[in-house]
Amino acid sequence: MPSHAALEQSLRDAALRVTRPRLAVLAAVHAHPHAETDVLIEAARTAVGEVSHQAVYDVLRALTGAGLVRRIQPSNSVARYEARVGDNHHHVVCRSCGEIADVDCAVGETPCLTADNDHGFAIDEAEVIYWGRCPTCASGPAGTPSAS
Amino acid sequence: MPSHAALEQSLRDAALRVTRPRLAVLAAVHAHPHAETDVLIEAARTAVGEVSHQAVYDVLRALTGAGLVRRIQPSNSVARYEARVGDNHHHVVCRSCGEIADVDCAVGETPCLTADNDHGFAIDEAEVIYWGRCPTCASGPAGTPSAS
DNA sequence: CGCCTTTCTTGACTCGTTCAAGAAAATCCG
DNA sequence: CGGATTTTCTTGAACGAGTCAAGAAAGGCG
Repeated sequence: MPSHAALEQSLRDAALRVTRPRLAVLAAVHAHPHAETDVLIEAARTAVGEVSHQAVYDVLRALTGAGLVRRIQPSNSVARYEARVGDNHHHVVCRSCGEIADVDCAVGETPCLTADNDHGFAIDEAEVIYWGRCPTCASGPAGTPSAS
Repeated sequence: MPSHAALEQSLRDAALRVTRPRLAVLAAVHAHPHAETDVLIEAARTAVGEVSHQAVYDVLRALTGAGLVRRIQPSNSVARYEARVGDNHHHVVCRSCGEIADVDCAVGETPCLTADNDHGFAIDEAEVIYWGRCPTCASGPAGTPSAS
């Protein structure tokens, strides 16, 4: 996990102003991969005291736009954010508890970027989501989801 | 597109009661691939007169649970539904206008079902979304999205 | 044909997210 | 270093897709 200075530098590199809320949110995303927004709000507040939820939303949008974080949103889930960007990795999502884990591309660099028939679309990214059950939920009885 | 009788039969085969709202919604999903909920509500109302939005939500959930329709929800989009199920096809989504098109799996039956490291998850489905720009949006200037 | 279960209607409500206006802070430049 | 300028943060309200709840209506079974 990057140091404070490294985080600050990455903000500057992205031509973003360096503010306490931004550092706190960026650090929170690094510390909590795949976290939901309210978790990040909590983490940011723990780090710097009062931060409005609006500020966190703004920051996350700015960071996403700058490519410093990636927003993911599986069906039936709220938005989640992760700091691992630029390596085209994918995700496994648990149908029961919503747990998310990273999955590296099995085939190569950007494997799935070639669709059979692209309908004329100019494709620039392939997003893969694997659906299943996490070890915890899979080991229990089928009808015993850990959450929601 | 299936006949009225075929739709009715598919409801019965799924052990679902046959009602006018259900037939209307099922027909609407067939008629409008990748449509948003409010489009389906409109279509259902055109077909059978008054139908509450709640009924449409309930029906869509029942149909989804029965496997007669599939729910898809790309990031930054509301829920959409399609009637093409069971063939593990994927989607291209336009970043500008949200247009969605079907893409057959390039590799084989269920190609992407093998992740490099599944973290112990019991994976049962791989969902692939290709992101890009549709022909219309791609041909225009980069900064001229057709919608939203 | 009548009962029982499921489904539909009506209406209120939740919650993640966004909008808006003004205060505060970061950066630029002399 | 200090003021001007721009961006960002705070506060508070609002939006909208989707859900919850209770009762009326209709499907299906015997």
